[in-house]
Amino acid sequence: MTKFKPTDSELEILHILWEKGASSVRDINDLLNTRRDVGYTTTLKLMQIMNEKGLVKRDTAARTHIYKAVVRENETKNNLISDFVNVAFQGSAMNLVMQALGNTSSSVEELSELKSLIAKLENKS
Amino acid sequence: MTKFKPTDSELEILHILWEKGASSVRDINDLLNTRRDVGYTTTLKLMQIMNEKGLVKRDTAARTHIYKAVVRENETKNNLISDFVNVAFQGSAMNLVMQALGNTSSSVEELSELKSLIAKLENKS
DNA sequence: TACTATGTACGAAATTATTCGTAGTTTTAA
DNA sequence: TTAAAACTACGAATAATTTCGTACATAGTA
Repeated sequence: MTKFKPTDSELEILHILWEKGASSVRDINDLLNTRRDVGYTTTLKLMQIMNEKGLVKRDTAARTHIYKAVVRENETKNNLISDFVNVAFQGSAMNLVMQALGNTSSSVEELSELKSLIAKLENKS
Repeated sequence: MTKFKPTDSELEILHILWEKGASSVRDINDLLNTRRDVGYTTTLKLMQIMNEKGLVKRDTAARTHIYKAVVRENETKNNLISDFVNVAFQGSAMNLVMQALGNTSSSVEELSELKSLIAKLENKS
């Protein structure tokens, strides 16, 4: 299995592609600009680099190229978590989970969702 | 409150300082070299930069300077989590928690520890 | 048609992070 | 006492990321 390691900017674009599906550079740039100023050619360059890296694929049939994510959301996030856990929590994912949970205010609904995930995990073992 | 954003290398050093307490560059470099090759002056430079940034403080009374972490482990990790959640999980810490948990194999002990944390959180609300 | 908007390609500047060599000083030990 | 070892300071090379300008082609429109 290959290792995906998108940069922060790349990840920002991947989130858009995961949510919106295949998109043009214009679409993506417009969405990015609802949050912060980004030049069109900046976004374009990023997409080209992501294409080279194999993070996205593009359809160049029409003049306006259409990009879609190649890497899957879950897989990518799992890789990111695993790197993050290694760098910041010395390998202990549970450590991260506990700290993230303790640091956040959670709703009753979220907590009960979490509890049922735990129940599932307990049944697996 | 100031925002700490240690880089990966800086974090690696902070972990050592948090665990071992105040240390010389030599101490730290030796520990780093149990994992990978790092030149002594590379580590030295890093420590000097961390000092400038205010991540560490040093005692220069003796020829061999002694460095200690200024930023606290919990606070730093919370900042890291919060950044990570923003970049990779679009702000939802619970999302991160669920995915990290689902992606990891957890022991019965860990899960019950987690459950008691959840119980605590439930009582708070 | 001819002007404007929209698109791609690409080079390169700016920034940040990492790495290390060299110079020069002090300490240690043969 | 002198040679080797250990230490700091610092400049600079390298690499990765982000940003954008410029050139040029195509499409739409007045």
